[in-house]
Amino acid sequence: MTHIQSNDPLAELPGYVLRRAANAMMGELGARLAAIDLKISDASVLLLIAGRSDMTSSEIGKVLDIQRANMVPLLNRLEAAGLIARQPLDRKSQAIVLTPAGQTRLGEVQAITHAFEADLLARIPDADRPHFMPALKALIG
Amino acid sequence: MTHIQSNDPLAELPGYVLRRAANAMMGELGARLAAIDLKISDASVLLLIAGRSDMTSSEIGKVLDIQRANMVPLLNRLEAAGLIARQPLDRKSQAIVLTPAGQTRLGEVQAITHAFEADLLARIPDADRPHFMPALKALIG
DNA sequence: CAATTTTGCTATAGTCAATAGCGATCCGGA
DNA sequence: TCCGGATCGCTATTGACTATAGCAAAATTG
Repeated sequence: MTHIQSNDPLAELPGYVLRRAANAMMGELGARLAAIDLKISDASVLLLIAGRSDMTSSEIGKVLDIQRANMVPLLNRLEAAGLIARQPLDRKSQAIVLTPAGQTRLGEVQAITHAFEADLLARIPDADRPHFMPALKALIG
Repeated sequence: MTHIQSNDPLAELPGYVLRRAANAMMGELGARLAAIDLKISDASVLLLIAGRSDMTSSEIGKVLDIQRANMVPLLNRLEAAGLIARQPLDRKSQAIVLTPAGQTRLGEVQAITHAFEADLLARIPDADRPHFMPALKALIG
């Protein structure tokens, strides 16, 4: 349980609080996704390639900010679990697509993700909620 | 360079954006602190024990959310760098205090941290800025 | 067609956090 | 006072995750 103490002089530093909030939320999401045997990065891939059949490993990595080399064990794991398949696009590239089992699992991911995002937003006071996403987006890129 | 793509369906998920924002900001802070040979957790400890001489390793860990076991190499590193010292409180506990060199380094940490926090907040649109800390704090604990 | 870039991958190393366990010490209640 | 539980600092190990370098093959570009 993460709990900032009142005597913590770092509790007023935005960067520090940002890190703590992200850690707390990702811990929570990870715990929920563990119920369907997926890691956060696994779920991200499933959500990303949903309804598409043209995304290569490198493209997924670019979007999700995961390096080419680190995509390999990730996709191997998803393939071994029967959730994705590799479809040759040409002699060099291959598309990553959902298998039927992957489609099913994607449904569970969407349910968990949707509930999680709703719970996350619900914790934010009404007055602050509309400003949450714009503020975070301004910090990226 | 982190850069959410327009075709990224995850870009509207608060949890995902929160993680990306925290990663981007911590990467930036880590790079700035590397200039004075400190990691983020090192700097956090220095900021926390500033002006105090009664905090034990376990207490620091509780406040910063670092486990006892993981405090050891962290404090060893700071001690080897001559920035902190261990002062016995009784035969079991010891206070972690700044050395004179640690005081000096703390000044640099404060300068870097202050500039970083200012730059971070400056990136957030005026209208959203007052809502940033309250929203994040609501997610912790 | 030559040069460069891209793709998917191997192999490796480093960082970081989590777990379990240990001896010593401290503290609170009977 | 003494016993039992809690706490302290630490060791050792493990697992996740990330970063780097390099490679062969194929695609792309000029």
